[in-house]
Amino acid sequence: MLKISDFSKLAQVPTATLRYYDQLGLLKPAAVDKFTEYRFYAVDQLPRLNRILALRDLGFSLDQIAGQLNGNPSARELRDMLVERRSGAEREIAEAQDRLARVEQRLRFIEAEGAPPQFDLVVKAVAPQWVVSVRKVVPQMDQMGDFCAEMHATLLSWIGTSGLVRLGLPAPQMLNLYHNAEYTETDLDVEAAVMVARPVSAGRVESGVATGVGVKQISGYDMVASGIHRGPMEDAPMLAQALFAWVGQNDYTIVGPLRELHLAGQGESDVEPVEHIVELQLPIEKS
Amino acid sequence: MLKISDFSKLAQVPTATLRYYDQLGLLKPAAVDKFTEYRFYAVDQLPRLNRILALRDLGFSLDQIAGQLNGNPSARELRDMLVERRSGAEREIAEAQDRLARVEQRLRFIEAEGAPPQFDLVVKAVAPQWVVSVRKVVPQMDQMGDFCAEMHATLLSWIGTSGLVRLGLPAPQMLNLYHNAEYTETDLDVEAAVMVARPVSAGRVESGVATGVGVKQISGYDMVASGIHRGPMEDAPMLAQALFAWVGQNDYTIVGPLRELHLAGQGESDVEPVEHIVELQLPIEKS
DNA sequence: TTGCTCCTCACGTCACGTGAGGTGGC
DNA sequence: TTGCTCCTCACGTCACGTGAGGTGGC
Repeated sequence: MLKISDFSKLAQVPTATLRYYDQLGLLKPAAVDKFTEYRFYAVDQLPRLNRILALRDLGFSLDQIAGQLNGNPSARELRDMLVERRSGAEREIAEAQDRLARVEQRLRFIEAEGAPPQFDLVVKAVAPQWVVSVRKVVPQMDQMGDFCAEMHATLLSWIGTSGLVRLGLPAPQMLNLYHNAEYTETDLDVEAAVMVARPVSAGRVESGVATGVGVKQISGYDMVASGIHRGPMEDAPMLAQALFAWVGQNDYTIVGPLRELHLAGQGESDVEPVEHIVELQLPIEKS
Repeated sequence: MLKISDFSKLAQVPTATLRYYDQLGLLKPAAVDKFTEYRFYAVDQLPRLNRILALRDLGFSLDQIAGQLNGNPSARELRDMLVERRSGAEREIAEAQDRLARVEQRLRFIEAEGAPPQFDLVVKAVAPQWVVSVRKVVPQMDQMGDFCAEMHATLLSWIGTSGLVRLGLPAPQMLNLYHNAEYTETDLDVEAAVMVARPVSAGRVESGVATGVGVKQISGYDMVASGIHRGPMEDAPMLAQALFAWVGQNDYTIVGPLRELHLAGQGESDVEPVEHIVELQLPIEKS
């Protein structure tokens, strides 16, 4: 019979761990002194402890280990548990590798530019959304403001007569979709949209054929790369470029049009440089 | 100003997380109602939240993130933090890959044999140890018992006249070292040893030249692969084979002699099949 | 009045590590 | 008497998730 410290040294396991395993019922001491409550372990408890440690090193939880030790499962059940554990381990590796890739990319950025990236890009999901939209090709980037103002006015007047209900925050009221397959500064195929509640009866919705205005549902995505831009709209393309660069470097594939959500500051005063807050979202998938 | 649920939807972050970040001081709401204590967030808090999420996805702790947000560190400091984070991420990947390799090995074993491995092997460290030892070559495995008994008797009588102090448990009293480079069943180059306390004055220790007996310190190891065998000594070689197979399959290199520690049952009754408990340790290094 | 949303505790998670405060055996 | 080893709580870790119990605005 060994005192806890001796058993601890023999097995190279901290006494706190032995007490914890006792408490969980994973490994009860062979004997406990009635008066002092000292724990005493037998040498032949080492195999059980070793099994616990071996299973722990495979990544099983102590709960699962208790199940395996007490339930003595069949070879088939053991195999199934190991197969499941393998998927878990594979997922953990993939996650760790993704994290490392992001760290290395940020490191390369900071060593190349001497400063951290201006935009923090995150990945999230977006839900499908009903919109009223109109689509046009804008020849030059600097005409974007005028085109958007015009399309916006068209949409608002159309909605006014349609009986549709506009949405406010948290859903941003306006968004633009850029249908060009990649980043460009000419011939921008842009669809301006205003969010509306789902039409009560889909049959009653008619599209404004004359003006090209229509109501539709735009799709949701499991993953969009998202970034926030603050400042004048003229600087928003920098964020767009950052997004395209990021998805390229992180081995993603673009699976939908760039989405530009106006979160704040879309005033009509296009003379003074208003502080806009826009979110750009680029739908992606893992390559 | 957005209610917490709206801000939560906009950023795709649970309200519990927003409240937690408020509590930590990571992201305070732009305003808090004096009476109801409702939190209100501004759209322009999104960039800060995105930075928090981006750093979190790199694997930084919230503590470290708070430091980066409040201390606004230099590019050099950021680089250093990222370099450290990179080593951390690399270590996590290596650990996850090791775990996966162990799971896959156990899976292969169970699919080949139809049962889990008989021995649970663990990796631990062993400390250096003073011993009195004697070394002989045993021609055949089945002569091992006799040779060991003889060497053991030699050692005990030698110690009796030397004034050295034997150790008891938790350090096992007896151990054998097998100096053959790999597993074999003939010409076993075995060194039998009895553990003793460190000699008081090293100068006074003389070795028994006539019998080949000597006192020495055997080295410790950072890593030994260890397994426990219970039963008659004749079956111990099965564990030895399992150990050699295991270190081979796990890409380790053997860096010292196999050590056989007698933990219990080394009685003199070699007629009846006593239940022995022995630990075999194989010193290893990562290849 | 009824939902709905918000609030503040408080506890649980996982596998221990770390004292605090106390006791038994040499 | 002094160390040493053991004991039992109890709390901390990390980043939240999940009720419980209560309140304000429609």
